Amino acid sequence: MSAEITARPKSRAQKRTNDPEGMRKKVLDVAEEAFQARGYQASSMGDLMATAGVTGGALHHHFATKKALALAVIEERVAAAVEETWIEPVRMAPSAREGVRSVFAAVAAELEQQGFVRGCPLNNLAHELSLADPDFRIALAGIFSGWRQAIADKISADQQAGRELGTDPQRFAALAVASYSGAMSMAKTAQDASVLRDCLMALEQGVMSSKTGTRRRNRILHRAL
Amino acid sequence: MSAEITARPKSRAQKRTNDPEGMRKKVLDVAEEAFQARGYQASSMGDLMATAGVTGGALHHHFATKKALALAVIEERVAAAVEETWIEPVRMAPSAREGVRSVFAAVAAELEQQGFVRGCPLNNLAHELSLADPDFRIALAGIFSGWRQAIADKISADQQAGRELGTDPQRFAALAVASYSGAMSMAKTAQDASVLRDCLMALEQGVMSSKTGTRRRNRILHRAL
DNA sequence: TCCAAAACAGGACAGTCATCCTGTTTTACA
DNA sequence: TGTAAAACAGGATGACTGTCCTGTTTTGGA
Repeated sequence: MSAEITARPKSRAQKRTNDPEGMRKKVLDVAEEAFQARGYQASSMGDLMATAGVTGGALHHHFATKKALALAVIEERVAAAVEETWIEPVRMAPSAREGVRSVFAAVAAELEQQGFVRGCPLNNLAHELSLADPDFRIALAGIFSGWRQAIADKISADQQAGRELGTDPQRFAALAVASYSGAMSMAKTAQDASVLRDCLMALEQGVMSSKTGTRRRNRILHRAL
Repeated sequence: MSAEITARPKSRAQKRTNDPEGMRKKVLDVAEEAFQARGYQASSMGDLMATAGVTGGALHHHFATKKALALAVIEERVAAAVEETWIEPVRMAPSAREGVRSVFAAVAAELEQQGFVRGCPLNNLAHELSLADPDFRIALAGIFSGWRQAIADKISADQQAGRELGTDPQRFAALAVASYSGAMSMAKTAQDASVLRDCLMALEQGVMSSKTGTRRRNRILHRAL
């Protein structure tokens, strides 16, 4: 399928690859997929080379070490994935609350239809690499931080419109990201996305909040949500 | 320090080890520590042997493969850790809500005083091994399940005492475990336990629950919690 | 057209890994 | 005390792994 990319063209008119930076992009594609599916340590450079159809010399030219490759995956791909699936949808949502709700629901629906759970790319790499290397840790921590900040900013925006006046932005964001990450961990381990829905519903009901008034309050809220 | 254990005794009266199953226990100790600190793949059998002061033959005698060793760590150590730090405290707590709150607070306090965060043992191994091997995955999923069930059972017990009538046990448990796991992931990545406190406070305020009534309700609740 | 630099090919290399094997010692039991 | 089985010692082994090195090809600018 990708033979025309790896094949060597003979004529001057045709370039070696049909798009610039194509080799680097292909390696990043394969590495992103492999690190996500098997993890960093379990993905050998040999496997990556074979899957990407790239020689050792080419790979080493673009990424001097395996660590450099992983750093590029984190900064260019994982950060973009968080941006795409979380930050941008929350920014576009009518409110922070509705944004979080809709992302939870969208991810749950996606996982249910595709049948198996690979987990959150950021969370997966964060667990494996945070303690292994400071550079990895800092890069990953920055993405987590930006993720939470985007949600907190949305709460602040809501507050300037007179809503969410009793909500602490940082704490709301921390709980949203933590419950999502944790739910994905369990979903990955159980290979079952239903825990995501459980978490979302518990979040909507404000389970930890009240001793007695929960049920009555929710009748009203279910219209709003 | 442990020389008297690994040293070979010469007399009949003295045993090779001063307690039965000592060698196996020591290997499990070292493996548990190493898997927690560096992960499964990053921990080589050679390192484990050296740290435990055990030869290859001895290790292989008790654990035929590295996988068997990891399975034993999961079933004997990780499960026990979850039991000790979560299940038992929740069972003993005056209510599910208070149990969850106190475990969160206790872990946060412990992390803050010891200065760095290694993460949740269950969560760490779950991320690395869930997709790698079905046997690992099933063992880990069982621990997660028992953890949630213990919290759900406590909610059910509260309900039989007339409390928590508006709370769904499964959903409450899912959110408690998910937010804890996710908060630990972030704390590990950021090497900062403060996100745990943020999550706990957001949980106590029921951040996701209400549009307008949050602040007023919390004034009342702060006495109860 | 020419040439220096970048991009890539392809194998070599030293090191590490998990596992296994053959002996030797200790234990449990009769 | 005698003996079979368990517990351990300690190295051998073959299969990777990540990295690097020397050529060759392609490219962009003069």
